[in-house]
Amino acid sequence: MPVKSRSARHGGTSYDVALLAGVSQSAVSRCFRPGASIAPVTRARVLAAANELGYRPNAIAQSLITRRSGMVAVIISNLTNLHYPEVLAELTQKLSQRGARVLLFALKSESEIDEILDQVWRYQVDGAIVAARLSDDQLSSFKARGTALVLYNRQSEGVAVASVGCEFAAGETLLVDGMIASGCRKFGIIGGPTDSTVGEARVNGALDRLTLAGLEAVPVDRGDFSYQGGYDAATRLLLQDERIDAIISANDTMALGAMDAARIDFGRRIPEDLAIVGFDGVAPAKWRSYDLTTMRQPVGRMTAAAISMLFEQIENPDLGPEKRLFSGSLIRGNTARLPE
Amino acid sequence: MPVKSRSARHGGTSYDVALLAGVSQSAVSRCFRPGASIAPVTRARVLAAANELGYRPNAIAQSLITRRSGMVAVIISNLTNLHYPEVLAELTQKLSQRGARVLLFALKSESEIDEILDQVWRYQVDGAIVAARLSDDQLSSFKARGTALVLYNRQSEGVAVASVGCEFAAGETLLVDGMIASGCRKFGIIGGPTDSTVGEARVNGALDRLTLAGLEAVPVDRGDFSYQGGYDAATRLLLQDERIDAIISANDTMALGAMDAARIDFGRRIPEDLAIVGFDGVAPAKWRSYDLTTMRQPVGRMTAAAISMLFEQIENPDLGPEKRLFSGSLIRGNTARLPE
DNA sequence: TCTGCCATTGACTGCGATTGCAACAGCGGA
DNA sequence: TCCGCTGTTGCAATCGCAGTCAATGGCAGA
Repeated sequence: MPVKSRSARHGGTSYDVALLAGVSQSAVSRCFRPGASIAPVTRARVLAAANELGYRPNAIAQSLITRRSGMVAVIISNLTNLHYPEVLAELTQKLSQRGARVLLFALKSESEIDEILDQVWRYQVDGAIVAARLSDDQLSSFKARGTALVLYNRQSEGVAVASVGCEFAAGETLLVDGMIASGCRKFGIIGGPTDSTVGEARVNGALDRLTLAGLEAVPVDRGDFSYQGGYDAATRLLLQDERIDAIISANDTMALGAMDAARIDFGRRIPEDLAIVGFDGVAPAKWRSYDLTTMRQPVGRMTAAAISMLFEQIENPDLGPEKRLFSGSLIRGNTARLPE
Repeated sequence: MPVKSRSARHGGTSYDVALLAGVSQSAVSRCFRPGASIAPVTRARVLAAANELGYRPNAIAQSLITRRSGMVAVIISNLTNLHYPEVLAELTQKLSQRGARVLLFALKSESEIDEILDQVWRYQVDGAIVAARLSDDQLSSFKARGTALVLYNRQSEGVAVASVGCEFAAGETLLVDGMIASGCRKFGIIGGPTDSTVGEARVNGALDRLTLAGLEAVPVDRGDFSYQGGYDAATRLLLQDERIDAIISANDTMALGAMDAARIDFGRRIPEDLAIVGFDGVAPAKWRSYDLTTMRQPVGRMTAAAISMLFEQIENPDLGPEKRLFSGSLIRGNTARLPE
């Protein structure tokens, strides 16, 4: 019986198993490494012993020697944004299917990023999927350390880095054109914070299209992607110009807030008096009280792409980065009458 | 110059730092261990060298020798339930404040639990916070392995284990009594799946109180805690007995679905014709289109409690488990007219 | 019976850190 | 000048497992 009480309690080490099975520690190791040279008989005896002790290979020790931790850092800026829990759930599911574990970091404010990266380096993660804003220095540090990286719904102009995203321009075009065709003339836009690349891009996508259609001087208000933010922004927009008959929101949650402000506080009928469209395709947008017209991000495909790109990089670190853009799918809700 | 290219690239090991600073590897280690004996001059020189190399102590190697990984497993059954992203965000925030990292596991189905626990053992986490159903065997395995464990909003009758939860009985009493006082007579209940302890408890809490009030034969329908589940359940309830003037839902999301079914499909005015109450206090429940009357779980206090209990166990493994129940706070929305 | 080969196996080293222990330097007091 | 003490420092031994290398055994072919 081994002396070491901690190990003996339950679990134990490969050495304990070896002792019980009457083989060497190497043999135990080989039993758990697929493709290793081990006789079936030995293997059976070792597995029996391992089972009796409840032994599981220590992933920490494995990581140390193989230089593969089997962990992927997932860094998400605001979990409170309804869209991200869905993304996170998908990522976690798919990563675990591919045998990777998720080390989760959720930031309350962007300033925490440096501390978080510090932890990421210490834990020797095999790669990271990041849905948060990184500076060029921070991006470079991934390359310098040889850690695989994929940005999710973010871009980088400065440093070449792999990313997946959702094509907003085409989506905004579709929505804007549809609204114009259905008779909307006076638009308002609810954007995200100015420092949000995603938000800005969507705003610009819409503005470009509106300009192209000859509609200028479109008022832009901003929110923080939250319901209340959209509610307040819509309130300001409608107070400022009551003729507004169409609102384009940078995300669904704000669009829902805008809807409530418009119908409840301003008595607007939607979509008759006011058309509203969002972006994301979150679950509440489909709720009967809202039934929002929006572009749904193909979360399944996007997360799958992010993960496969990440693993490509891990397998082959010298691979150049790739950007993949998916187009959203139009959800014809009842908050904007889009022609077929 | 070190030969090892991988390490030399960036980051490097304590040995590289030692070489550059002209000290022993032990000295480097001591610089990063608070309270270790090291001369200020040496410390400065080492830190300078470490900085130059971008060195960070390898947490994997540290874990191996200190037997503390600094990681806490968070196991959550359904991230799609609106309530859990909030819990997860709070847990992640608070754990990182206490210097722990989150290893996240999200299960799609309960059957995955065993594989997940397998990973949990391998990664030598210091503890686990679990918001999912565990069998007695699974619970015991934590004790056997000496891994700290706190259940979140789950109970265990068989095995003694630490847990935090939200007191539903008092909450349900408050809601039920209020609804009766405001004139409701014909109740319906929307519960969770029968194998959900949380859901069952809430259903029973409500039933008990109704029985006490002399209201019997209360129909119970069930959903899967989703909007659609609540929508469908409410539809069935109202079809089955159109006199129903009060619905108690086991969670908010289903309550919102029920509201939409009632007002849109059945033309019921809420709360005049039909009162509805939920449980959780999720963000959408406060949205103007719903303004749900509900009991809000004190997520902040509950997560704080879970974490402090977890760390207590980690510090002192022989401590007996403790159960902590918090009471929810009543949110007086507009879907049930509760007397003051 | 002897040789050669292949399949297994065990001993051993090292991944990057922590830490007990012994050695050592510097300093004040006698 | 010498002693002893305090505060630093380096050596070396782990932590649990993977993988290299050499040794072993069995078996087929000669």
